[in-house]
Amino acid sequence: MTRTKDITAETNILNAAKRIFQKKGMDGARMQEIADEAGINKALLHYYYRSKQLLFEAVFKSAFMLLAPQLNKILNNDDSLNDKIKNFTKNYISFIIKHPYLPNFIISELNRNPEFVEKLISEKNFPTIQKFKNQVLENIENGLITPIKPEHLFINIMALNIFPFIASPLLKGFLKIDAKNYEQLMEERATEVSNFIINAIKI
Amino acid sequence: MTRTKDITAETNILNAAKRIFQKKGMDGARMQEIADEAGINKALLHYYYRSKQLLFEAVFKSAFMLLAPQLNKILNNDDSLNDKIKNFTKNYISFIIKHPYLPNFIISELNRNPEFVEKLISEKNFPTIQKFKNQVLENIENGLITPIKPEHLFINIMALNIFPFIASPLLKGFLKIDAKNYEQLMEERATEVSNFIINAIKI
DNA sequence: ATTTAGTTTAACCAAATGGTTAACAAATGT
DNA sequence: ACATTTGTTAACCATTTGGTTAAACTAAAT
Repeated sequence: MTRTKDITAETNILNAAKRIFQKKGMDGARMQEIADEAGINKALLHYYYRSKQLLFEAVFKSAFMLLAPQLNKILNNDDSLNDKIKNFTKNYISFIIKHPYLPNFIISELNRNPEFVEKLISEKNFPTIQKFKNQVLENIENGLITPIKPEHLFINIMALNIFPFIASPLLKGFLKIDAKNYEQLMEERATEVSNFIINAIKI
Repeated sequence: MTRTKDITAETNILNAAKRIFQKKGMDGARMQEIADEAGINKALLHYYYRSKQLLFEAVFKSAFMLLAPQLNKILNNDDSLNDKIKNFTKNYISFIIKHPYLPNFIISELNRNPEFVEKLISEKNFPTIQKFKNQVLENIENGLITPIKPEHLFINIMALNIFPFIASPLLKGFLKIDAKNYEQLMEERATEVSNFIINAIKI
């Protein structure tokens, strides 16, 4: 079965589909465009992935599975809360700089298709925040940080890290800066954001 | 020219188009669907707005102009920095609760079409953050808040306020809570977020 | 060499889609 | 009263789109 080509047609298609879907979304993407991007015939898409919907789901799951394990790993290791915040911020921002379309893709498509999240939850490696929650509550009990619902802290961490990438066209407009300067701002945030968060929950 | 109907056909169409476009995006929306939503014939859409693109642009501009003045007003009034943060957070969150599709719509479509932001900037009432920047710098000089680039503070305020609404399907999944509980969390944030920010920049 | 199974393509198809047309109805002006 | 402009519709059209089919090609198995 295995072709001697360096990459199989199947992953070639998946990669092409990733590029197109992540740029244009499910509705904006065209099967012909994906076929062109993969350098193959349109019928071959349907041979490997029966329909646009299934191809999209494969792409989406693959994209999500790139993000989720990282999130999970950091959330559930044995670092202190401070280190967690620092590592999360540093890792996440540099990861997203490498995959700039990812967060917007995931969030946009999840909004269009909220029930999709159910399918993801049952997947193993779906991030769990239980340990993080306990850690926050412990820190509060021990008087190390100011009282805050762990849920809010979690949302705040995600928001501060992810939002600037999702909203970059808008923020560039508000701040009146070009792509180059914006990118530099994003690099600053790798430390800026964790300082901000740690300050916010300091006693 | 004016029909005696309580609302003109033109605004009726615009409202229907808003609902559909904001839910499904430019690519996902269908002209027939908008016509049905407005209770009129499809050809009438083209009579008032020549094309799908133009109808979409009217909707987008109208949506953006709902948000922008509020942002502008708060950013440029004479309140203290603390009050600004508090007011912004309180007003914005309650505003978004009333228009839940808006932020995601604007951000998604701006990502799909980044050059669109140029057109918006030239529009009057496009938010300017100059006054806010000066205010932040003043506060830092006077030793009232910890040093932070105004750009970062601005991004952080936007992120903490807007992100939870954009990413709600994802966050509901991570937090394992239902829509009702999530909504309650959002209401808490009206005060939670400003406390968080003010704490973060306290000396 | 022939079969067999998997892979790839060109050609095709039905449905959907944005947009147009021509006729009709309702106001409006004279 | 009548003509003219404005508003509205049903029917239509060209193109695009996701998907199918049947045939051709490839490489291993017999």
